[in-house]
Amino acid sequence: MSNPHYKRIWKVVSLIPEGQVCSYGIIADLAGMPGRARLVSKALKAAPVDLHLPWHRVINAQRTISFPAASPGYKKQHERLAEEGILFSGKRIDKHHLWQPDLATLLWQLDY
DNA sequence: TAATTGACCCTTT
DNA sequence: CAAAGGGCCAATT
Repeated sequence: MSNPHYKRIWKVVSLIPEGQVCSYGIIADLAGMPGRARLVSKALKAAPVDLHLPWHRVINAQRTISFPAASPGYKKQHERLAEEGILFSGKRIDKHHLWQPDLATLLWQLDY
């Protein structure tokens, strides 16, 4: 169904290393679609499971999980992040887990 | 066409 | 730090 945009987003998400996280907004930026954070969430929801994307490494700009705290999604994401050794201070994820990709490497990995 | 809906973001309080 | 309000924008109804 939808387009090259989703593929581009999925690609960027697939590059987030284990033990690190990135926000919807930054993913949008890196995918060349600034201002489209909400599209990233849509793309993740629409992503085929067989892609095995590390969707749990995508959080919001406040460095918290975007699902409602009581939801299954929240629990799943929290569980997976904890498994990767990601530390929380309350609901907030520690700053030092933020993914800061080297742009040159990123561009190379995004090659088409 | 218009209104509504988000796995969002930023600034201000 | 947390909460609120306004902004944003594609997809859906």
